[in-house]
Amino acid sequence: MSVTLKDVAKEAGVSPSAVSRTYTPGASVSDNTRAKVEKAAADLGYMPNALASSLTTGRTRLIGLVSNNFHNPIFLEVFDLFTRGLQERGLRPLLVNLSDETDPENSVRMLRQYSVDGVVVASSTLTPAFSEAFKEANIPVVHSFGRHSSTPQVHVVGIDNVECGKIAARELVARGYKRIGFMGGPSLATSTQDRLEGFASELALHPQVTVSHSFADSYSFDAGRTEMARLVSAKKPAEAYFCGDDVLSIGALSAIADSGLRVPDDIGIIGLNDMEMAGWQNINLTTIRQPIKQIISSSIELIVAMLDEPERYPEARLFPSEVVERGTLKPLP
Amino acid sequence: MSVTLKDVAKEAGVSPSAVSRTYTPGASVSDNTRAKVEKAAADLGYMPNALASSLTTGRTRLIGLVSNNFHNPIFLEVFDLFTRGLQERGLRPLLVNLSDETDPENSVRMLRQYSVDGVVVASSTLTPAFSEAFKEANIPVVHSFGRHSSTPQVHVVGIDNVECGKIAARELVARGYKRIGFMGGPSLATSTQDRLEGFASELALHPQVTVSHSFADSYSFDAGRTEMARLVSAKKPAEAYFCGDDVLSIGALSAIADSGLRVPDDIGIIGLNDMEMAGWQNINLTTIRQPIKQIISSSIELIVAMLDEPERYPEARLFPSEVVERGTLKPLP
DNA sequence: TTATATCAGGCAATCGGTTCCCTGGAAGCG
DNA sequence: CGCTTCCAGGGAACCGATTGCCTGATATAA
Repeated sequence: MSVTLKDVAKEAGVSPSAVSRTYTPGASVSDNTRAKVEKAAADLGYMPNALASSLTTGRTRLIGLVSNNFHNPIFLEVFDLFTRGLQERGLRPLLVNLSDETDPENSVRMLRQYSVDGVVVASSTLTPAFSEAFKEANIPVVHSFGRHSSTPQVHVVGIDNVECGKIAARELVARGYKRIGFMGGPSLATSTQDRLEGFASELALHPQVTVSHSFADSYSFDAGRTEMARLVSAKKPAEAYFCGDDVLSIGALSAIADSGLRVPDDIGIIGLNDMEMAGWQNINLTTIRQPIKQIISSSIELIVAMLDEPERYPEARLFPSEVVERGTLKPLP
Repeated sequence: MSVTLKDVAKEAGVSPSAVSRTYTPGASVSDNTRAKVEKAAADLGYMPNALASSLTTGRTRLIGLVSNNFHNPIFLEVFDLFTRGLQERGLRPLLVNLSDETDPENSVRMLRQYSVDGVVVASSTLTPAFSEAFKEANIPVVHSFGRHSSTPQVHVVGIDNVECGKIAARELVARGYKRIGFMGGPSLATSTQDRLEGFASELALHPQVTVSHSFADSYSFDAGRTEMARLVSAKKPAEAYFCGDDVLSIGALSAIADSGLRVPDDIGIIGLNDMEMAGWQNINLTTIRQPIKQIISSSIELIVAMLDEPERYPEARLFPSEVVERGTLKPLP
């Protein structure tokens, strides 16, 4: 079938070991032998079989990239950055779509069967149990966009969602809004819970402000639209909303437009993520930037570090977020 | 380290062959032996190593999923559908991001080293040479969203871009537009070329209509915005444009809004793809639907078929497209 | 010139499974 | 009851590579 190491050895007139060493960085091979091997390899079109070598080396350079978020456009950026970053380091992403899964078992089993060297769980809606399942199976794991915890069981890289809630609250208060709402993502998502917590705790410092909150079913346009439609048709919507995500915010903007209200004159909106689309002129969403580049490159750094040091002590890496002002909040007084 | 087949054999008091046969569908094992093996496997937490078995079976169940399009939100849907479809069949997508690559060599080499059973190239902007490179390396390949050709070298699944151009032309003519423009994607993309060809050939049948055309640098919001800004600032923009892609159309809409013109009163736009966002109320784009579900499930069917029949004669599978009317063209007279 | 250190490279075991070949026992048949 | 047929399951070779061990050759030092 395909050309193997033995074929090359025969062609070059050397032992299989010599051929193997030629392709093993740091092994001792004479220039002469190396030249013969390389010539033979080139003539035959030889290429080492990565899977066969993984059998003895115990390394596959395969990394499981696990996510359940295939409807939020920001995740296209996430996949782009992850795949490029991993590729640059000679690692190969094995993509796992968890959309219908509720139970980590299957994916853990599958990724174990393929002997992945590590796993990146990229999701803000998966529970810690998910990433911990990989840890229990002795697979190095990093949870990107995961919940910050003071006692993380696995590496977590992301933003401080509690702090984001506070930032949003401060921003809305500074602009003079008095009736303020929180429109979160799924109420079970830890990211949503944390943001609400920060948001509420900050607003508690401002007794003159009244707060309400509700949740959308998922981080999606439709969910945001539906929920905001419900809110504006109620007797007294808030003057401004902090929405748990940009795509949710865009859905909300759509519902507001349909209801005949105007943004930011009648209702203000601040989102979270700063996805590419938020900057599109026909959307122009004021939002809180989540530094996804940093989150992802840090995640990759961590998973690479764990390849050599699997027992590395788990840490949480948090990156600061900042407000990106566009056109969906009324200007500062 | 991890539990191997031998450990299970020892534990169950049978030979390694018996264990292997237990996990090989169709092999002959007595109920008694099978039970012993399964008990031992469960006790030890055994799980066959997929990579080791691939060494003898010659099958990895790994499928390369190759794309260079990580900026068009429609591709998130594409990845979603591909990963789910492949997973359902027990296949594993190895994702390859070709964004910076211009030369197929690297990816072919890498995917060969990992002994993928097949490759799906999902892109409308990659040249046929790209997918043919896999074929030459004897890897089954399907080019999704590729160019239709009457003599395909590899399997191609997609839409008939020439026909799409005609559909767009007919739609614009039917609505009474007289000065019509084509704003394509990258001029080198075969999809763009074919759409223009169909568009121009259809309009040639209508001598009363004048046609112009230009190209955006890529299939992206910014490219569409930049190109449309240029067009509307020229002395006489067309009355309606067929844009090569939805995301390009949305960029164009943004530029039109900035210029103070109104859609569809001053300028009409028809896109192509019908991505989720096109239906969002604040975008509401009239477009031509590309049936991506069908394209993807058909692509998967084909690649699965090639697993058993690698020399299968290459075919082109084309799916019909249809206009989805929303709000960016003036109504039919 | 001889003794010692160094290193290239061959041999063979091994990684975790699969599968061909073969044997012994049970079942089927006349 | 004796003979053929069938099948379960063990032994061993093999898939494509890596690597520890050992030997022989070369370089260095004394």
